[in-house]
Amino acid sequence: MAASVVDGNGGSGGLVVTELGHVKELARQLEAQLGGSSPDLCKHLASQISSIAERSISLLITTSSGLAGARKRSAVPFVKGTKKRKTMDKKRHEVRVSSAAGDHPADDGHSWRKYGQKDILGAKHPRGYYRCTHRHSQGCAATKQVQRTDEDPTSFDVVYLGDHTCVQSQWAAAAGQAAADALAPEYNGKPGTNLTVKTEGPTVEPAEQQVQGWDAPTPFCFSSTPATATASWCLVPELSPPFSAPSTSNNWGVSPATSDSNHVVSFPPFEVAGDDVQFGRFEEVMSAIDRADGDGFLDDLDIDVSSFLV
DNA sequence: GCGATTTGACCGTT
DNA sequence: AACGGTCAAATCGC
Repeated sequence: MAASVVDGNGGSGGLVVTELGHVKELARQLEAQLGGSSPDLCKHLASQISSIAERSISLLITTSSGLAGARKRSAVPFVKGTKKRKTMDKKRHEVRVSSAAGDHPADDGHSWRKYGQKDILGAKHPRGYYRCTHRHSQGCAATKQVQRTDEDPTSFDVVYLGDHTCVQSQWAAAAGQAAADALAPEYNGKPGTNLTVKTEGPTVEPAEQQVQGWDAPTPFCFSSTPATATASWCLVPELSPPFSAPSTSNNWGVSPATSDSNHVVSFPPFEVAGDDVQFGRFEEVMSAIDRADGDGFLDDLDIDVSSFLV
């Protein structure tokens, strides 16, 4: 993976500039708030930044021919003819998870059963294959693949495939909706703002933005696993959702109240661990925007877009 | 005994 | 043929 951002996209560059300009401003607000007395505001700002940045990335990808295709090897084979694998039509959602335990990623709230392990070419560590424990009892088709990253032994790339249709997920959905209602009521009904917390429950978006749980086509799907309930949240990027963490947790994008509550779920270009917003390549992006002087700014952005993709 | 894990074999795709 | 994903028998742990 070595694709660099090149603004070969014609008209969308300006829109991306506008979006990243918003990101830049939000980032400055966030920096001003860091260390302050309002962690919730920080989380809110971070969420907005994520949303806008991801929209920009999507713009770049969809308008840059070949980039999306070169992003990953075709681990999920192309559907062709009638012979298709069970996984072919599964949606894919990938996250990187750090675990203090070191030997396994943190609990994501679902119960998984390991059904295989493979050494992957070019990878130092084998990939584990898991499916939902309720696969047979309830026909839940969700699977996940867990692979320790080469760079960081405590980090894992977790790829979720397919929908959770088991009862546990329905329950989680209800918990997630409840958490959504509780966590940010101040945003509901505000003009110009729209918080959408997608769960795996019966309440779904009426339009094509119907997303469910893990496999939602949005970069902001994550799972929360309180001790007594599980929930998967997805934020619809088009809505620039303001977001704050549940009042019961000061974590954003992480699973609170578990034995591995200090693990990190990263949403590139930045990651959040507890109240600490850690800027990695995001700073690079901001710096590039600072250097930007018009349409050609992306030429300065020698950044692997694929590193943002989760 | 039951459920979870391990591991080699098998299958589909490239 | 190589590779990734899944199956299923053997094994393990409670």
